[in-house]
Amino acid sequence: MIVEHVLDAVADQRLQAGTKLGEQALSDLFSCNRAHVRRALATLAAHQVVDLIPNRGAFVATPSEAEARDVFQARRAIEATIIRNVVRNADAADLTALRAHLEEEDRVRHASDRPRAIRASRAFHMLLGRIGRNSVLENYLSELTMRTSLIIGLYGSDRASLCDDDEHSRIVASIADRDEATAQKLVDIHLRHIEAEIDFGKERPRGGPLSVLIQTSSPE
Amino acid sequence: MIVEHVLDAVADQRLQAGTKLGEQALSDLFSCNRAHVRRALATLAAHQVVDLIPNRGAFVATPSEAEARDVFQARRAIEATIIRNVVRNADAADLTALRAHLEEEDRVRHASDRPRAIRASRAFHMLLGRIGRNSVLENYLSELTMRTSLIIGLYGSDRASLCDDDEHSRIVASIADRDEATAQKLVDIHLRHIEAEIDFGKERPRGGPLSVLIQTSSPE
DNA sequence: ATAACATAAATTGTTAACAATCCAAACAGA
DNA sequence: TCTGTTTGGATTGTTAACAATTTATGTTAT
Repeated sequence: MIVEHVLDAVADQRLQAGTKLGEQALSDLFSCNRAHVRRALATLAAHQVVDLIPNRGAFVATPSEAEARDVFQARRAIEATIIRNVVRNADAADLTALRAHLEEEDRVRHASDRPRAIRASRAFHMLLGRIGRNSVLENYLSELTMRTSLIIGLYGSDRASLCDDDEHSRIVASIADRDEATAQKLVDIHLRHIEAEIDFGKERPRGGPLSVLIQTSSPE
Repeated sequence: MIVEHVLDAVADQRLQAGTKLGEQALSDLFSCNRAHVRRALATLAAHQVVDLIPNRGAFVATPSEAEARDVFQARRAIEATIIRNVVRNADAADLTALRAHLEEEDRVRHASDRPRAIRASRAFHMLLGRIGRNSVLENYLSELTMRTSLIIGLYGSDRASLCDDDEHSRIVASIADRDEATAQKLVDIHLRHIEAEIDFGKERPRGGPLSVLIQTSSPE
């Protein structure tokens, strides 16, 4: 449960890379004992979203450039198979959900609500992951989108933060057409576009407050 | 360090699926306190190789049939990209290492040393993962081969336990030829062969001793 | 003999206290 | 003013003890 809150905060780019996750601070925030915090940090470390430095504590991971490239390549590998599954498995309800999501993205974009736009962008990919119906790939995608959030927060330009809505809608169209080859190609290009927006030259300041953990996180 | 020992034992099929990992037992085996054991179990659970049941303890995971199919599909997705990287990146030293490994596999097979054969089979795939030079994919492959070991231990027939050496050698040949398409196809077929050897009908007995954790594990 | 139940042992969960390490601020000397 | 040292506070690491739950044992009744 602590884990979920931290993961959400990282995914939404509320928690910045490099932020220290003190045991005391966390156990205060979630009003629990340190043992729980330590277990949560261990699983977060296993998922590579926090670094555990002996005698120093836990910090939100700061992916290197090399690691970032590996993450993007892994996403292309995994989402290629996921989109194939989606094209094959998607039923009417799934398509309805996808179109509903596109509308939500459109709405949020026009409201220029940046935090919620980030959340919606990620949610699109996770929705594909769910429709793909492979829990292993879905879990990996969850990890990789999380790490992508960290990477964009570290090196991304402002516009890079969110996916291009139009690309998303074209992907949905190809799914509806059952056009496997096009869908795969569109996803691949989409991911390369996201990666291209990143500039490893200017590294942003890292480390921030962790009061964001209990933020209302803009539900719905 | 505890984690590594458990992972090794699972990969070598010494630790059977369903085996209970008692905290006391582990802290005795590794002569450490329970806090360390609990942290190790948390990370193992994050990697899906143990199930953590509240108030009951930790057990080596027993993958279901559906999960097994997901694992194999994920392996095909990931190893397809890995082998592509290998064909592109492999230098002379890498090819030498691959050929040396093939000889080792051959040697072990003729000695009919089953435990070491299992270890060598997995080592081949992990060697490809290393040569691929994508640490994210390498880590995922490590997880997936681990879970494959559990699956084969649960549902596999006797011969299914190890990869076909000939398929391995043909893969190496295609790498040496820089024949990307052939290499990818061979790996895909190879993984499908492994999956085909599995019979989900007869589930093996699960749960076993955990004295195997400190076994000499046949070094070299 | 089997089933249900009560009791005892073992295991996991939780908490607190103490030790070791690291970090920051104050301080002395050049 | 800058460098190096010392000291105090805070944080992580470790251990032990206690509570809660489950599992095993053994008894009794049908």
